[in-house]
Amino acid sequence: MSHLIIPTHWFSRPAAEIAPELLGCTLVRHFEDGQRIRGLIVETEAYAAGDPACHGYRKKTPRNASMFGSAGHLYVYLIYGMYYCLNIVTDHVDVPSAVLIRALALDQIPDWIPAKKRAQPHRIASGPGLLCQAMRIDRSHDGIPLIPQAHESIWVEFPDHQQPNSLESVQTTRIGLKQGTEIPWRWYLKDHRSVSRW
DNA sequence: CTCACGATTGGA
DNA sequence: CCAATCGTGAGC
Repeated sequence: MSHLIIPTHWFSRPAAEIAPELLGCTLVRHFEDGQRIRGLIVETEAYAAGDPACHGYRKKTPRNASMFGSAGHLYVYLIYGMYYCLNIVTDHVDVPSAVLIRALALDQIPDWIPAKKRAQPHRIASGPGLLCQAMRIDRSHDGIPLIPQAHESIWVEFPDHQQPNSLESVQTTRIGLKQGTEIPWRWYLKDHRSVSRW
């Protein structure tokens, strides 16, 4: 077990540089009772300062404050009043920038996933809202650092065995936006079943 | 204080 | 195609 945990300072770079590098890495969710759910990151999107689609484009507010915080911390927000979206803050303090984690390929199906959804294992975390549901991530996790803790926590690990070219990725435009739709800051693993849309 | 809206999703 | 559902923030 030599899972290499990604240190928070690794995220102190532009989001558009980090987003593609996160493909193939593993997001780990650790619970209070010791249970762990792991998910391969298969789809990401970058948001940065000066980008009209970025939540921090206009100014810092209570909702997006963590986006202006330290790299390697989380920015979690509620969308459409019913789903949460998970972002990893990037770049430097006061520079609103983050990578939205859009889909994961889970290593196991959590107990709380309803029977109906178990029929499509690859779809359980294929979308930013579904991903947070599956990993039980909500606003209470906004602002926390990506660091293993004795109590509940979340972190990311590099791939175990780096096999060059084994993970072919695709770069395209982001989804569900009304502004910045032309910016090609979405990446996903080619042909992966858990990608939200292709 | 009011109100339109959203980096989504599931169902008609 | 459309409704669900509600915290947020802009505007009065």
